[in-house]
Amino acid sequence: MCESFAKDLLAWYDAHARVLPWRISPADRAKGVMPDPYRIWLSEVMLQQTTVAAVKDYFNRFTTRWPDVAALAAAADADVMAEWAGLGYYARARNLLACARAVASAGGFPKTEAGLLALPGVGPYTAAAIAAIAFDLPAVVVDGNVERVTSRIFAMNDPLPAARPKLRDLAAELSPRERPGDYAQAMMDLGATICTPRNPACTICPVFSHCAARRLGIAAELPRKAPKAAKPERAGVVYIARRPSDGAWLIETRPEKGLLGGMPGFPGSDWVAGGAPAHEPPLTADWLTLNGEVRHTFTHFHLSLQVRIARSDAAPRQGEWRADFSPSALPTVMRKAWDLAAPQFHEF
DNA sequence: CAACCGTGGGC
DNA sequence: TGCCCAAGGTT
Repeated sequence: MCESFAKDLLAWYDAHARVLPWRISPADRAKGVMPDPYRIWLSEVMLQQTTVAAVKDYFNRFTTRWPDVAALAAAADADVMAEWAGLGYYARARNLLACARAVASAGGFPKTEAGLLALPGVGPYTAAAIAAIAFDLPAVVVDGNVERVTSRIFAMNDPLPAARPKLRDLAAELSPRERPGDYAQAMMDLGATICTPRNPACTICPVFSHCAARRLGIAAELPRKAPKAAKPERAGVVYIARRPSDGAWLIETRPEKGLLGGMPGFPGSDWVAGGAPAHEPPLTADWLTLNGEVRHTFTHFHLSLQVRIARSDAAPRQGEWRADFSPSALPTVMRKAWDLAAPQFHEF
């Protein structure tokens, strides 16, 4: 099973591997060219729960600005967070910087899966992926793609997430000892382009002859998943203020932990169920409540945000005046509030 | 270990 | 339009 499955998959990958900014082509790898571990690590962290299309521009900007791990390790925290703004899951950016500094101090990336796993922001998947792709070590790489492909190959009917340990064992059965880096990337490409969540293209699949789910006609139904909880509704208020004397904006850096941790934003109320809570404005001013509201959905709740604006020279109780503020450094929900408010400031 | 943690695109 | 989803990690 393993031998012929991997053989068919790798033959397809040799002919159809996608060209990606961080990837070494199978032809180059066959010549002995190895990828830069820094670029593999950076791409894998960016790709956690994030699509290739969303990552590409961020990856190119990061590697242009910080070409190696030493350069990234020397970067200012706020610069890295600003460059990550909009990509989401901001703990990744904080861990990225901590990891870069640990690796730079150590003189390079660990060359074992266990060593990689000990790094901040590097879990079981990412450690295995770096080991396989950057170092061609025979790690068992299991991500969402591999779970989906494997569940179909074996027609595994147990729902996720309970089926995860079984799927990991089955994925290990499929994994060859030869070409682990190309094999891992081939599974990703297969999952991303052919063995997709909906409407899998079984008719052109290079491993259709190995697939039990295709034979049973249930490929599109797998993997089965436990039902998800509904997202509750929350509400809050943000205050956007400008100081006329120098054009500075009132900005609050959010706490390191929790939602949007370490990112800049506008001060405001907590975000709670049951309507916006009573809240004292961050400074005393004649606040204007804007028509309309910001709608945004996070991983586990919907948010409705009221936006209030003012111009003032007062000393803030919350946040600080920042003349160097750039809206490009904002996380998306704050960017939406900015987009609603910015036109109103033209008269100021 | 279940809950928490973003965002944009596809259907 | 609302829901599902995407190369998961941390606590």
